[in-house]
Amino acid sequence: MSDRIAESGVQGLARQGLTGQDRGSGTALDGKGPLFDQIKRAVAGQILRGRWQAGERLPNEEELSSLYGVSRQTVHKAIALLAREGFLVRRRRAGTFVATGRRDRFALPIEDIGDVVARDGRVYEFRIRERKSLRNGEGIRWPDLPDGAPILTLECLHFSDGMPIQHEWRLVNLDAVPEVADEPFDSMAPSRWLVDRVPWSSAEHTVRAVNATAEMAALLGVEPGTACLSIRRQTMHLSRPITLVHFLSVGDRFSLSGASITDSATELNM
Amino acid sequence: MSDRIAESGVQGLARQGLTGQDRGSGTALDGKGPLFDQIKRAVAGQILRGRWQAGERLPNEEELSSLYGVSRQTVHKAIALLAREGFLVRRRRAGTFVATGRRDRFALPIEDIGDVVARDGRVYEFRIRERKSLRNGEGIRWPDLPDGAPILTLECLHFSDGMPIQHEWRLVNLDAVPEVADEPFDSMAPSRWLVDRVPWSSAEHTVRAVNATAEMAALLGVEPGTACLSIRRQTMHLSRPITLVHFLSVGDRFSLSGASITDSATELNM
DNA sequence: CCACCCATTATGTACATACATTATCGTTCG
DNA sequence: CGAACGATAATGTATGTACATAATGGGTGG
Repeated sequence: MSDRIAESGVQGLARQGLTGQDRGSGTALDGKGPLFDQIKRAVAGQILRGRWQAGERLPNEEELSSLYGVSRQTVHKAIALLAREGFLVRRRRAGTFVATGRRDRFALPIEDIGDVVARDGRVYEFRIRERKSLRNGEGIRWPDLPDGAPILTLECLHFSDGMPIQHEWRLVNLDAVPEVADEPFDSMAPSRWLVDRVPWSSAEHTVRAVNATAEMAALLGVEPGTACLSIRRQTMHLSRPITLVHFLSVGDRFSLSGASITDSATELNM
Repeated sequence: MSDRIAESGVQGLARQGLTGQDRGSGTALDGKGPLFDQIKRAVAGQILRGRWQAGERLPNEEELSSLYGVSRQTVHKAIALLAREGFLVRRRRAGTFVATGRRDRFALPIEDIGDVVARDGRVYEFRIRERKSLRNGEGIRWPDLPDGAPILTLECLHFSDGMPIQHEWRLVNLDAVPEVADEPFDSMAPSRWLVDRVPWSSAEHTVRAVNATAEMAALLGVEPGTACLSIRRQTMHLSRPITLVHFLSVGDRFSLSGASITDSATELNM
């Protein structure tokens, strides 16, 4: 504690000269960034290096606090964050344990196709092929919406340097987004318009591989049967469906990529 | 502040009778769960309902603090968490703003194929087709590994009720995981073995759609050209490659699905 | 008038304190 | 001996206080 006071008034960076040793135990804090981040790195490091094995119990907050020479609150913050990120499991009275069997998830960014194309330095265009207003159940049924609810359907093609790369088929819940009825979509693609305008709170996705039908193949300018990535996404707001969209992209012109999520290690520059 | 004292000693649940009104302003806190969660819900609610628009500036911590009748620290915790989840953007001196253009990511679970099959109530089996030890650059090149590094290659098929559903082609860095050389994999599939045994800290993924080659089609028991989902994943630990794996699954027997990530709204039961 | 500088403001971090909550573990009682 | 119970140890939450950090926006001097 007392050694803390010596450097009180020094927060965040500029703690250069002060590495672990100055905090009592000699357990390595690197002196970079906020204290709680240093603790996170130190603890995550012990785990990643196998020093603390999966399932093993960590010292309690008091002990860590004196081990690293910081207050219990600071340790608590660091450990609570690691727990939130899935590295640790905490149980009152029982203690803190290294998480076992980390089932990972990976994150795929949902990017606007226009952004992707533009980032590749290509010219993006889109064309609305069809636009219809109808009621749910009339020819089309959107399962999560009651029959008779007004729906706008949009069919759209996306181009990169003039080459078709993605087909989009979309349903929009007109009860939830009435303004869409007056939007011509002559300069802005529906997906972009919706992202910018309509708040949403959750979404579900399904990714599959399918062979292009003759019709789709013709639209996308490929041989029938070409493998395509099919992405279905339903977006909701306050548990009300907003839009249901089906993207079809030619396999060798489009891919999804991403990194693991709770990537504390990356975050922590390890 | 003073109204807080009236109920000091009451934390977490059991705050039934005390709704917003008791905290001064009448801005709705629902009295359920920790105070900072209530604040999170209240603020996220305002945003989702469009009461606070995208890009708009929120009241500062002091104001929110008196608005909700809690301390600045509690407000800070709630707001900081919402910012961490991507709902808000904070800038010192400038203030707190509702995040604009929320780029969503969605989470795909990385499940062991065996678990998936078992959950469907089917019988899971796998078969190792080939296993070789070689050095990087001899016939195969793993770009992220230096030439000459020892590699174990595994080729493997996964079955559901006797039907082939996934082909796996894997490279393992023997420098990083030497024990794998002695593992026969006669009861446990390589993926499972690795997950259970080897710590890892990050991973990269790419998902594509491809047409089955004649060879793959034969192995998977489908027509050549059938659309397949191709997943490439490289797992690292402390910035050292551990394993590089390539899964190929028949399109209509396998799909990926998941929900959006920063789903504060779901978390918050909205 | 523009560039620079500095006061101000809002967020960020750290520590101390106090009490709540929860589940484990040991003890006691039937 | 087993079930119930209560002390206890661990994490969780809330508040007060203090100061750090960053950047805005206005004022000042050239």
